[in-house]
Amino acid sequence: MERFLSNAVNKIDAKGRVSVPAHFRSVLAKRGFDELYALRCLDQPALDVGGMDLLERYEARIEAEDPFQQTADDMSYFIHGDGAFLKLDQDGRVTVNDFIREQTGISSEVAFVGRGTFFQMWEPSRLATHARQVRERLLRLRSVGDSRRSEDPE
Amino acid sequence: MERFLSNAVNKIDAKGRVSVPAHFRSVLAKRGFDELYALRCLDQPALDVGGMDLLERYEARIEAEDPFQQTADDMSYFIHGDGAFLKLDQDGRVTVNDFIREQTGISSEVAFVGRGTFFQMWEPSRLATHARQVRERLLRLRSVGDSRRSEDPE
DNA sequence: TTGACGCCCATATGTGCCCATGGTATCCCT
DNA sequence: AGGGATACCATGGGCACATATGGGCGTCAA
Repeated sequence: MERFLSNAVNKIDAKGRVSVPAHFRSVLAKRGFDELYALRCLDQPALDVGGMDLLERYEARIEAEDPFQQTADDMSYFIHGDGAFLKLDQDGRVTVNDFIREQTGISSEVAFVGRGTFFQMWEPSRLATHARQVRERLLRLRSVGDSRRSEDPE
Repeated sequence: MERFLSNAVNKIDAKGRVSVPAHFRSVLAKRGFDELYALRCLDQPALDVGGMDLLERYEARIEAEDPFQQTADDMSYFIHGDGAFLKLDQDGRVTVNDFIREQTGISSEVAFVGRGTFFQMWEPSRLATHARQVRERLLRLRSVGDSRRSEDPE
């Protein structure tokens, strides 16, 4: 099975375009998607990006809610109103619009991060910070789960 | 399937017209609608707008009610008496009339917000406030559902 | 007559489509 | 094994069309 994996940093050109890594594009192509769906991360300055399957998964989630409750409305707003389609041009680039810049803080470079069924877009230095924090958390988790090794991180 | 998705802010011109985003128009065209149906949001300063299917969906909802109950009468009033048709001109614009202004507080700019099967019209700054509140609520929802992360936001 | 509205056209900016270039990794042939 | 050819990819830029916006003009009704 094809996954979104590894990461890469690409430059935004004078027209505000950036190449989506070829490997990510081939994953999308293999799944039959020529359009991208992007939505905000709620708690991080990043965007989750994937094919239409990503959108459909969220929509299925909304279906499960009572449509007369506020939660369903909130979810729909977040998924539909606060999401975006990113069109790939023929060379596999997307334009970095204000929506992306505002959410991520991206200005001149974009870090693409594979996440299995989707990928993320980050401002490179913020990603570096995030990566550090993730590793720290995992390390803590490990020392809690296995006290023998707590003094001995590899 | 084509959805109303993402959002955009367009200007109202001197004649009180505003362009409906091209993407939204193409969704309407693909569904075969050349006229728009708008109704008030009950709990928000916004309008729900869509094709005739939106009206039909509400009408079907009324059909399901007992016609002797007040609810059916209220619903019918709300949908028929308190709704409006918006005509698209040849360039894909609608005129922002008093009904719209009074309901939304719109004066010089309109925020169009995709909501899947329909879209909304908002006064941009009110939308911004709304968006903030939605994200807050969803974030709370999430930390309730996943307590492991609740103590560890970045 | 005046104002609202529909129809038409003009224009600047944005966006997509196309092709070119340079760098890099891979492959092939000798 | 070495060296050149080749394929792929990120990047840059030209060009045409779509879109948002502004404005003119005629029509119809109050």
